[in-house]
Amino acid sequence: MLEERGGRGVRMGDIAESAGISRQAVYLHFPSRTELLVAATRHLDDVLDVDARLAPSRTATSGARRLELFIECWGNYIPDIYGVAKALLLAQSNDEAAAAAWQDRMMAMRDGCRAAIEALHADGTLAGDWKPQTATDALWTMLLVPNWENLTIQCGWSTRQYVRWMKTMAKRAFVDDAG
Amino acid sequence: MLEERGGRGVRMGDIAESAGISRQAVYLHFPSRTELLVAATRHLDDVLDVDARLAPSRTATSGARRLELFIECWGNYIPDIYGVAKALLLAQSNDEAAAAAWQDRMMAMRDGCRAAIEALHADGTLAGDWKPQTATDALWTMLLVPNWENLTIQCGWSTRQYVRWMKTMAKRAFVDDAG
DNA sequence: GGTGTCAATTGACACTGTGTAAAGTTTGAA
DNA sequence: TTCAAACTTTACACAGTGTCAATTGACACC
Repeated sequence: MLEERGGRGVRMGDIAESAGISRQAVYLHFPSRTELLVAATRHLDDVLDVDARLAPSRTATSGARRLELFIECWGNYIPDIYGVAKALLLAQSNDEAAAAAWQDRMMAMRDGCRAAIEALHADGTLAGDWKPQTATDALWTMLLVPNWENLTIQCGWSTRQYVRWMKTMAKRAFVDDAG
Repeated sequence: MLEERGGRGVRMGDIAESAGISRQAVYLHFPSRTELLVAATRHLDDVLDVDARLAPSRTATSGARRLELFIECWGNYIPDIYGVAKALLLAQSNDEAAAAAWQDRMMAMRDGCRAAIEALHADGTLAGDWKPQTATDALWTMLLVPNWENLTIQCGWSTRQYVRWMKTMAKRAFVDDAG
């Protein structure tokens, strides 16, 4: 439902109805809407097997390749989780816990960014005057969901276009030309 | 208030109280919370004199310079409007009209992006295989508020650092090296 | 067959925040 | 003196989340 409706306007009652149980019964399984959303993201991670998807990136031979593969993985992952992600993002306005949950999730993604940047750093191919931490900040920000949202949903780019652009930008920004 | 509290948790009652009138009286001036927020952004635009700020960019001699000046202007503008912008952004979850208002505002910003890209295009210095429209999409996305938010509020970058990075990235992405 | 337990149901209700409605008060100007 | 505008108070509708209590049906175990 979240996917269909872009994460908007899905109420506890709707979820209950679509599950064929009463609204109250949902609360027997999840203490709050936010917790339900968090559980949904965890479930999605499980079903989509994030770890397996990230494996190629982790085993890449060079930092540059690792960066590329990470972006590809993440870029193809966003469309699959967008509905739930957006719902969590929207819930932030009312619910402090939702903000924390989203924050948490984004920090996990940041770890992937840091790993890629560290790999470049280890190779000695981290461009220019970047410090690993600042570069991580920058890569992390580039890959944030709202950017994907704007390019695809708003501008009509395909995920393929999105991934290609992000790769190009990231290489130009972070990978030393000499490397 | 919006600025102080990062656009969060400012209710109609709070606004009324801080204005020294009753909550109902606020509705004598603004039909809805969203309209109030929109009016606030318009007022801010007025007070901050956006047009004057943008003048240097508009009169730039080269496309590259125009791009640079536009980014500088926008980058220094975001901190000033962040509170109201964030409030409008958060209101989107409940209110369709807020989403439209925000959309509207972002489209206006997009015009600035397009103008800068067109200037590059006219100079013949628009890099690589960019088409003006796609380049506009990309620049527009880079400059979106959530990116500023993440880099400054989340990562602790100064606005100066933000502007510097955005300029560098935009030049590398959009300006032909030969130019 | 009786007992306990578990999942779920129904119905009612509290709470928050927005927005509406109506009747009364203050203030200032013609 | 009268009128209108700005504002006040009080009350209420509405949506959506979350809580609570009493009840039902199914199943397992002895």
